Amino acid sequence: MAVAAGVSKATVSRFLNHRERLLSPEIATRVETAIAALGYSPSPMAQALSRGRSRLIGLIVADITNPYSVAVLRGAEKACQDAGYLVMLFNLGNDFNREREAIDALAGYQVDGFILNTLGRGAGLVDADALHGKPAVLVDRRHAGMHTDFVSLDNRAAMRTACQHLVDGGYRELLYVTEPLKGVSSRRERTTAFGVCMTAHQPKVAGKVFESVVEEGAALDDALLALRTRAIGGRRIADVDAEGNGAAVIAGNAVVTLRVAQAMARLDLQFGRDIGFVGFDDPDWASLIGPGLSTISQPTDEIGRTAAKCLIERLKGLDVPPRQLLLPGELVVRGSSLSVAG
Amino acid sequence: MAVAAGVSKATVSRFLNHRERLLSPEIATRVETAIAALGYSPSPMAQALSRGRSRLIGLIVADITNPYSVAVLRGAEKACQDAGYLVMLFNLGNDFNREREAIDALAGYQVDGFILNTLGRGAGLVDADALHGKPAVLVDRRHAGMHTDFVSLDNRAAMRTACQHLVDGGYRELLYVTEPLKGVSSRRERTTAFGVCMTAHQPKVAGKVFESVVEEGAALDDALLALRTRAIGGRRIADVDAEGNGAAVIAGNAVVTLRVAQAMARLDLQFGRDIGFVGFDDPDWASLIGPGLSTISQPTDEIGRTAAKCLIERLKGLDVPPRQLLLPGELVVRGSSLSVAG
DNA sequence: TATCGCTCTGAAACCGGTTTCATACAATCC
DNA sequence: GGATTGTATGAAACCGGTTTCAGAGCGATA
Repeated sequence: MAVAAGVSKATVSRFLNHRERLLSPEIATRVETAIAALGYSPSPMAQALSRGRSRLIGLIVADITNPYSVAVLRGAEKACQDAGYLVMLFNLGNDFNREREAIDALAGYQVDGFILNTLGRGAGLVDADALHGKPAVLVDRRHAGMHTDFVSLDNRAAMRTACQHLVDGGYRELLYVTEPLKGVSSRRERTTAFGVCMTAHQPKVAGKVFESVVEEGAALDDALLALRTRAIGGRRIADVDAEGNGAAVIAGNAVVTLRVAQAMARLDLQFGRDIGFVGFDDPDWASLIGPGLSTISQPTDEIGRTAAKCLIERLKGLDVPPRQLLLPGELVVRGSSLSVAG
Repeated sequence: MAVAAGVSKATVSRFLNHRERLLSPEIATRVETAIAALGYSPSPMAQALSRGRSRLIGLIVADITNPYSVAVLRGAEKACQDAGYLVMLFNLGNDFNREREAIDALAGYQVDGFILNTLGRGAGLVDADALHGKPAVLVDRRHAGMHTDFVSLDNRAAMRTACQHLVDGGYRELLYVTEPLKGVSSRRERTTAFGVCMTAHQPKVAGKVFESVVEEGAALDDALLALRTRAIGGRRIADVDAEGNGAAVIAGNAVVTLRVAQAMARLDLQFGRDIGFVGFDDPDWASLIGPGLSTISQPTDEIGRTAAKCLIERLKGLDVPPRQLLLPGELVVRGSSLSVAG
């Protein structure tokens, strides 16, 4: 390249980076035409090597099977691309022990920063200095003792909205179904928030929490039946409904929603009619199950975009204390949470 | 690093690459302990620069919103990681014009090869030499005039299975609903295969094709109503059922399945009872819609793994003519396609 | 006219490795 | 015992850039 323009490679580099500010017009045009003629573009690898920066962002997700992760990933990837960054993806496949490995691998490629949607626990623990001094932003899941920006749904407010909606609808026996907490901060926060809401509504409303494991569908079935029994006791449904004493489930995320829906089908129960329902996450099939499932829709795309934006600000030198960005969810009312009295 | 062990960096490099074959035991251990002490690991960037190979694989998807792409991505990513490769992801967001840009960007990072799930058409056309001489494997979508390995569902066989299943069940009026063909090879292939099947079953069975556009839900409603009218004419349903003259829809992918399900809900029609159904792709919510949706399940994970495997074989020097790997789908029978007569 | 200072450019060092080439030393051969 | 072969290692070139340093050319100043 340098040869083609009859200049030194330093000059080409100057042309690329400082534009014409340092170059005489004559040389600048010579380089410019040579670049155009050769269709030349500089090697990001070489640039990364010498600059120490790569315009690469490392994105680590706990489980790419999770639609939530994908939705966030999508928003983040778009924002990164818009800002001229490329995303390197590392999927943990729920193998927490590889978290450290993932970080190191990406750091090897000189990624400028990390977006993490991971557990932050276990053998692969990521502490601050594991990040090789690079900035990071956490999405959806906090890590204990890691002081970085954090972007997520406002879980407390969302849970409050869900509970209030169900209580307003006349539901008095609530069951919160979640995946096993396992130290995942978002699950913990939602569960805690559920407890707080239940306390606030005492004694009118009673709430229980059920941790659902994939393999044990029967346990979930039992939990739903028990819930229903608590609500209607031995009485006739019509009486109960008139009293406004319905049973309702809140699902902690789309995976749980799916499991609950499967259980309902097994038990031949119907959403809305037999058990009220609101679920976190708003998958596109929610409107098609039974009378339509009410949901708390997360602004996933915006969460991803915001995370990327935060990180890129840091990369540009922004130096402020770690920020917490809690984005509001939106209650989408469908048939599954119709008022009991109505 | 080299200094720490008191040797030249050439020696360190030899230790890393050729292990001890070239080194005296004494020096080898010296390097080894130094490496352990420093926690040293070589920079993949620098290696990529000098070797010309990066152990990076570029994965370009047309639309990461599509669950199919994600499922494939997941399989591919896993296989790559297992083989010691890292994946760089580029999402086109359905902006076909960026295809070329994506390739160039990834090539800049010296990716060793590409996995493409893209259109291969339009301004961003990717022809063979756009790949910078690197091997590629196409997934699900062929590109005209690109001679590379190709991995996908066996669309013809899958369509034959779907049609046969419906015909066996007594369905006589079939409607194939697909996204607009737009030159996407998999859509074209499925549509063609549908036509072939219909011809084979003539005159007993009649088939039509409907290209469904997102914005025009009403048109889909009309198509479904018309389908039903053709099947039962002016007669009573009981008579028709006895004749085994049902109407059925085949959906070209999960997105279409969703649209059809929404239309059915709007029209207050039920799968199975009013219109039979089989859909390509087997999303996890398929069993929850109405009586359960029958589907053709794609081995997405295996498709991804196979694609990665093909590519990595090429990277290892395998030199054979372009291969086509068509993987079989699996018919999952649920309530939506129960026999009309039964 | 000699000096200063400014602008522009090339040479060279560097990023962190790989690979070729050259050399030092030991072992083998006649 | 000197030539030959082989082995183990360092020096240096290279990958493709960035950045520092030094010098060339030129106008302004004294």
